[in-house]
Amino acid sequence: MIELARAEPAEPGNRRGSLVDEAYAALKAAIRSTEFPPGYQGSEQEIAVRLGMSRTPVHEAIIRLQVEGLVRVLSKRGVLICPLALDDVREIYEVIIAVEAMAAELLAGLSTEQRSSAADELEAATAAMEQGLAQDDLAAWAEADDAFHRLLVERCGNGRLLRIAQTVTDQAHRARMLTLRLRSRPTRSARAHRALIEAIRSGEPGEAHRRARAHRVSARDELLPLIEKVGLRHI
Amino acid sequence: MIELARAEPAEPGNRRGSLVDEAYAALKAAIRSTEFPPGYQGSEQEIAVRLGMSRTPVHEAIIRLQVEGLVRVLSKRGVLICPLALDDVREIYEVIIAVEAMAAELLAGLSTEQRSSAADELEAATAAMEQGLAQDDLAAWAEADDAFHRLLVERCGNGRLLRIAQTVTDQAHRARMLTLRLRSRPTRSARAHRALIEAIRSGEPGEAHRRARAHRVSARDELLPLIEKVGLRHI
DNA sequence: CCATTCGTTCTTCCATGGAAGATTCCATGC
DNA sequence: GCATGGAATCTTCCATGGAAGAACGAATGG
Repeated sequence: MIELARAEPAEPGNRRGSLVDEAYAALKAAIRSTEFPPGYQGSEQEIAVRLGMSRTPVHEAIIRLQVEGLVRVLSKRGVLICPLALDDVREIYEVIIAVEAMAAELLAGLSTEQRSSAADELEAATAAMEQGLAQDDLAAWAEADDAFHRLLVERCGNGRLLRIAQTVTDQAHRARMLTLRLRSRPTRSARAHRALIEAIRSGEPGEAHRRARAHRVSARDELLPLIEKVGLRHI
Repeated sequence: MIELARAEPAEPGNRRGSLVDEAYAALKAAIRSTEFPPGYQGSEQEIAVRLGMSRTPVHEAIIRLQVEGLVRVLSKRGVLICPLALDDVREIYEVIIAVEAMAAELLAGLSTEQRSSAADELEAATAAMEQGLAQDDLAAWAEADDAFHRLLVERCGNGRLLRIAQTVTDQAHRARMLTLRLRSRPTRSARAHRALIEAIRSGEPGEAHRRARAHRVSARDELLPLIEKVGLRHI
């Protein structure tokens, strides 16, 4: 692992590709993939040489990541990749429950066209989940499940809610990957998704709220004991 | 307005007072007080000289403020103090509704001691609201109301929820100040607060959720038309 | 053998200078 | 009078150097 992958400026008609953005994306990817494992402590200097840039853009990218809660910078000692304790995962799930329930409610309150269009997209994602499951491709299932939940918040019409959901989802990514192989085959998810889609399609905000909430609550109640059982100090 | 107020390092046993933190606090205060009005566009250089420091810590503070959504930095053109449109206030309220309802629910699910202690604090804040109202001191009322809602999220045991609530509350501060004098005397708030406190004290998460939510929903439904009526392009 | 002190080294923090992009405004041409 | 071109000026963006602080280890004293 000599160097970190830099986002390629593939497009010749280069858009706003600043070094800070590059460093931010590369670091986030490295954290997600556990190339930088939780608890790892490195220096900005080291990251800078790996990315082939100077310390400044790395420093600024790390500020962003710190605000978003992915890393902590320990004064004069380096940057720490935040490990997740069980309580962190619990907190994250509580946020997700609140945010997605609200998003589903808002989505179900939009116009018929918007609801219908969103419901179609959600249905496609759910179908992709089932296909992944049928082929025993858990990675594909997880990706489609992610897409479903991302769509739910993207289409609700509240950008702040979307941003919050993305931030906590990023934090939870490692825990999600860990439990993916530990839990039993997630066959009930598709059913819950379809029930939610129906409430959205027919425009019932209250029912959409309840179903989105119940779906995430049961996910939490299944995953938290699982994480506790494996007894990891942190993820 | 020659210079911005810098947070004084009054305490001689100086804690971790970095220039970045100073700049961050000073800028946030200046934005809240509309010393930097919404839509204002300034340069980091200008802010740096006003604060009596170099450009670097100002630049880094601005990155933090940008992530939190208070400012936007326009490449090579300066930093913009984000104005709030009606839709922004709507978004913010939707977030607050979801977050506070969850916080109230969590709080009502804590141990009897924690609930009781929190309920006492919430009751004190509510009493302060009534006193402010009795003396026609709207500023005092608003401060106590802020304290109530801050306490609610502080005591729920979820740090991420707290951080989210603080971020959106910061964004909404100007709108709140604007509508404070426009709306009718907020006499019903104290009653709603007491109902919520009772649900918390007696440990009813579902009821606490509903009451916290209803309280913020009615606030939104009162304030949004008010803002629309004054017809401000942005706040 | 253990505790303490001091020096070395590594880190972030902050200042500053140069580069490149965006805007403004004035001169020029028609 | 009006559009156009271009220079001057402003801005952020990035690199780099020095300063201060934290951690580590070796030398020293008991």
